[in-house]
Amino acid sequence: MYHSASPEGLNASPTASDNSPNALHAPTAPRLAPDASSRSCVTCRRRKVRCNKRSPCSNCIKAGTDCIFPPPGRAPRKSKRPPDAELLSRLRRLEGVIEHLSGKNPEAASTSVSPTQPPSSGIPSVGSSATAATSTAMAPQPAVAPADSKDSTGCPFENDPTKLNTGKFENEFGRLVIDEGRSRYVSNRLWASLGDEVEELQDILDNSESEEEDYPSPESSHSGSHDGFLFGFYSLSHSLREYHPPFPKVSVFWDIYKECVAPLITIVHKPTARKLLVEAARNPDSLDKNSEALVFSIYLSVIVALSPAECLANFGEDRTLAVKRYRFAVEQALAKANLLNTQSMVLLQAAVLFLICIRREDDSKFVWSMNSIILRLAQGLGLHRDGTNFALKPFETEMRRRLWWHICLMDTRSSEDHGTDPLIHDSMYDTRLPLNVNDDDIYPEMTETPTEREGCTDVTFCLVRCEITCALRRANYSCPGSRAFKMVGATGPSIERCEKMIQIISSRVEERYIKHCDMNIPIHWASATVARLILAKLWLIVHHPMTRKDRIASVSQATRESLFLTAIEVLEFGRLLESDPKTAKWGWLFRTNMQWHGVAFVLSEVCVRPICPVTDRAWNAISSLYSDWTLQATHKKGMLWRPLAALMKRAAATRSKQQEELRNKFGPNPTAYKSTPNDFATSHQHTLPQIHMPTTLNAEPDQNAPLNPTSIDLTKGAWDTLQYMFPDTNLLAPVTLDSPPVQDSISAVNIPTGLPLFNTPLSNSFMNQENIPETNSLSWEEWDKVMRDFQMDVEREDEAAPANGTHVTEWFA
DNA sequence: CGCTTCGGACACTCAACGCA
DNA sequence: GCGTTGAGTGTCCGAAGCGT
Repeated sequence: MYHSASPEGLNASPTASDNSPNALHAPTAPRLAPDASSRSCVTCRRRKVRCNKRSPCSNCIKAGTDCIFPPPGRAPRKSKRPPDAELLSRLRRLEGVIEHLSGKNPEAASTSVSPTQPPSSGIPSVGSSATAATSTAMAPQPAVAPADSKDSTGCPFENDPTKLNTGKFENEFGRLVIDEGRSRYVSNRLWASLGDEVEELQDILDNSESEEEDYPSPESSHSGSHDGFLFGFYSLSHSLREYHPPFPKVSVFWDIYKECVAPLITIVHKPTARKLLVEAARNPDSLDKNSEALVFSIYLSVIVALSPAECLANFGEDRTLAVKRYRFAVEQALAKANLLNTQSMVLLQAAVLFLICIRREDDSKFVWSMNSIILRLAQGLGLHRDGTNFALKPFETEMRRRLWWHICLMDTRSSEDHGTDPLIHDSMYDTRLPLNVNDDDIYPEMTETPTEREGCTDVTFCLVRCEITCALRRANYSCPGSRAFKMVGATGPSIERCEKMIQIISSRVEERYIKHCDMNIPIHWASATVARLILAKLWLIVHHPMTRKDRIASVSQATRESLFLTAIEVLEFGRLLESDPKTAKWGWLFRTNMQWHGVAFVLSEVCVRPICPVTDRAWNAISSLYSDWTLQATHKKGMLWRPLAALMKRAAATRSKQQEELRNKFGPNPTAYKSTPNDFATSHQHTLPQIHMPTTLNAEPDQNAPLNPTSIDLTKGAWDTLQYMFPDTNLLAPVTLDSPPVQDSISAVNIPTGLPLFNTPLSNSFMNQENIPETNSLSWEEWDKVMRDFQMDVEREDEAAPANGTHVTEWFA
């Protein structure tokens, strides 16, 4: 699976002069490939044809393909050593134990070695040799795992391996075996019940893995690394030394990482990452394979975070080429470290950081597919189980949480890109949210759980995303239109119920995070804005008339107006996050979060509303976003891109027609109508997007009654203009995509007096609602239970009802 | 007819082995 | 330590197949 992106110049030393952007782009005659004496290019080799070994070679020129030369040197030979007889005998013995325990073959069992018998070979078992913290915990149950399994079950295992294999717990608990940065989780009851033998098996696998790691044979039962298949068939064994940046540049990488990546992505503990980079700068050869992959991921994240000009200024290198080179290096490092079979958290950190970065740069389908592999690996490491269940050290517990939640975020994002349901759902994990602490508050040797800080910390941005994205997943699953509901044949919960859930989440986020944010501090403002944006998106998902066929006709005017304004602000603030000079350094991540819902809703409204200041504002927002997107090939690969492009075309045509009509009615320069200036960026730098929530928790406004002014945020001038332009027209009547507005058929509504935008903190609109529980003081466990109970109630309520929902991605069908 | 695929011959390389 | 050997790896010829 090559990615066609050619890491041009990779075959040469990165420091070689001909690796400069100019040299690479020079349209000169093909030059002899740097290692022409020995290697054919990758394409010629695959095709088994003669390669003239020029770069690019004649065959590649003719075929119009990228010409990539492999690094010099041959792949190491694979050993044909016979399988280890000792290993086979121990495996056979284990098979006997299994049969014995499953009661199928008592006879075989009688000849097998007792599970508790010490290993007879010289190979030490994990349990006996490692000082590892090995423990057990309750296996994931369909319902919520107890908040603290250790307490609720009386599990006494505090790093005491001698207690591991005793008592009734063996049939109830999964097992986590940890050793030197590696971990392996076994949830299957039979395997978990094998006690020491599990550890012995682990040991066997480890040993066999290490033996075959470098020399996999085709005849082997697990023939070593297949990562070459995943990342390209380069010489996996070849040293990546030459891809490390020169010594003085490493500190530049670190500075940029601290500034542009670490505030957003907290997978890696900063002090630990710093040590790693220092080591990489001093002696790249001293890094183990897992650390090397992580170091390259960090380098890649830095390059991805930079603009082309910044990349050139800091590293004297063309950004596109640098991304290709470091992507190549990361992929090779992941493959070398045997990602598909890894039990290393460091390697998984490297892989997740890599995918988060590459999601912006390349085909998101790659990330989407890789996400499932990452999830499997994470389950293998037991990341879906909270570390407290296994009495892990506080530091390790915390880092495992961070990694797991970043995987959750990535799952939600990439599944949204492709219109699929997320892989991860609530019943799969009991890993708690990371603690709200700074990186300096935690260190590997600590024995006491750190106290959570109030207010913003290094992980606040991440926490905000996790909290709401988790809710988004739950809402998307349980809200009207969810595919899940359609599949189980249910109608989904009522709008009221969804509203209530959103309000609970909103009030929690507002109280725990947003209210502590200082809007003059960029990362605080970004955290608060992102929080509101995701909440607004959640609100749109719940209320969007197109997510539910039966609501198209029933949505109230007030709701529709509020949704429209909310959607516009989602787009405006989304763009502001990317373009504001203070937050532009994080734009690399913000840009990956496409506001599909907002865009779809605004476009559909622009298609059916007449020209007015509000639609002008919407059009400004959408045009600005759209022009950015068309410049970024990445965005076009999302599944929703094509229908959105079609909708955009339709909206543009509608607007053009409306402008023509306007000119016919008022002349070429109508004084009565002026487009609102697009000064959004300068006027909203330190404000937050407001969600204009029409609530059905209270009485739904009567469609014929005057609109509640507080639910409509239009300036008085805008309404006056509207009224002037279309004196005998109701602009806000319900309309559908398939039925363009017929002005004569619409009855009049009262025009509310205007209110300034952004005048009310989000929380105010919730905190006065009845029946909203006070959630801010809840512990994570209590809060988690509230949310899970909510979803279970919803599912029970709607179990028998027929499906009539429509998934969000079916809007455009 | 042009292009791609792929079996297989051949050259090169190196780990394993025997020997002094 | 050195020479030999067998097998793994890389190159690419040429036949066969496919698409236009």
